Amino acid sequence: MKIGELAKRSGCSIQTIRYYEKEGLISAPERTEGNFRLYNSVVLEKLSFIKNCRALDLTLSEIKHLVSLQNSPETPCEAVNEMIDTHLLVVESRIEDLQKLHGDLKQLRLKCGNARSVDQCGILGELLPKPERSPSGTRNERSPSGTRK
Amino acid sequence: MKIGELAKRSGCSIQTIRYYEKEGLISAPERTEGNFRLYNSVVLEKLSFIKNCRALDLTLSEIKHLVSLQNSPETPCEAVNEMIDTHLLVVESRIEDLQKLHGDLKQLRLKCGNARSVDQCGILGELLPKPERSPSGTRNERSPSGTRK
DNA sequence: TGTAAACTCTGTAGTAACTATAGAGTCAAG
DNA sequence: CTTGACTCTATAGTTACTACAGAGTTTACA
Repeated sequence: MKIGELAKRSGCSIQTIRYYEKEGLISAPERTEGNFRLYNSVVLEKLSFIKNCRALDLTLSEIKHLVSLQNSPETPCEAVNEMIDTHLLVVESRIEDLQKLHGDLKQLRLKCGNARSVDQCGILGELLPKPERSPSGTRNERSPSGTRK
Repeated sequence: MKIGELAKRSGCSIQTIRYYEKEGLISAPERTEGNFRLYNSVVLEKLSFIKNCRALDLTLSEIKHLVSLQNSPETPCEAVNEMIDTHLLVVESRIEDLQKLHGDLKQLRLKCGNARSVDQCGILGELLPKPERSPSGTRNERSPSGTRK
């Protein structure tokens, strides 16, 4: 099948398939005389694997690693487990960050009850640098907050 | 002060300050004879405002919008509130996505108890396309999962 | 047989919010 | 007057794609 059909059957776009090839996630297929890519159904499984991994938000380089592990089936699979564990930690810390963010935003939203003009807006006021306002706020020092994704 | 001192005092990198200028978040300062940027302390407040907004994960274009609202102080501040509300929704849906992801990953991690070889790895097996395996899994259809950030 | 539509090819640019570098110019101190 | 620290602009890189442009190929139909 040509790339258009593969795209439909796999649910990946044509460009994405070509991109995966360029990145070495799938191998370059044969070509027709006219230089069109020609696929067999095996690549459908590969794309499905990639899609499953992407749905778990694994990065392409993580996936590439998994793919290369698959190609040496006798090696121990600890590396796979470690990758998942690491990824779990990343996801957990991202969730924590976002929950803190959510709290801050709700807090902020309470500062303004609408129907004011911008110069009195409680939210904008709160976002300005604090020149010793009432010492009541829950605002803490800035978080350099490295891992935002 | 020159850009180096501003960077230290504001906690933004030199490149970031220049970038904000290019994007119109802060206005272009005067220059010395030798073409060095020359700042007064007002810009410190602007940078602080931007940093506060960024800590809440507002995008630069959202921040730009807020900045422009600040410059017309008499307009009603509804727009500010709406932006925060919208942003809250985005954050909420991102948290939900990540929590689902986290569940899936934990689920997946349980499939492999280590110390196997790759070809028997429960995780890799689970990531492969499913050719009617035991119908026990909690895996559901793929989520196109639009808003991943 | 001609041709138009549909498909595919490569290569490039764009996305967000920066970071990092190259190569050149400016300034202050010794 | 030279060295080092600083600054300037412009460009490329990051991630995982998407969206073209401009050219070539294939298929269907008249």
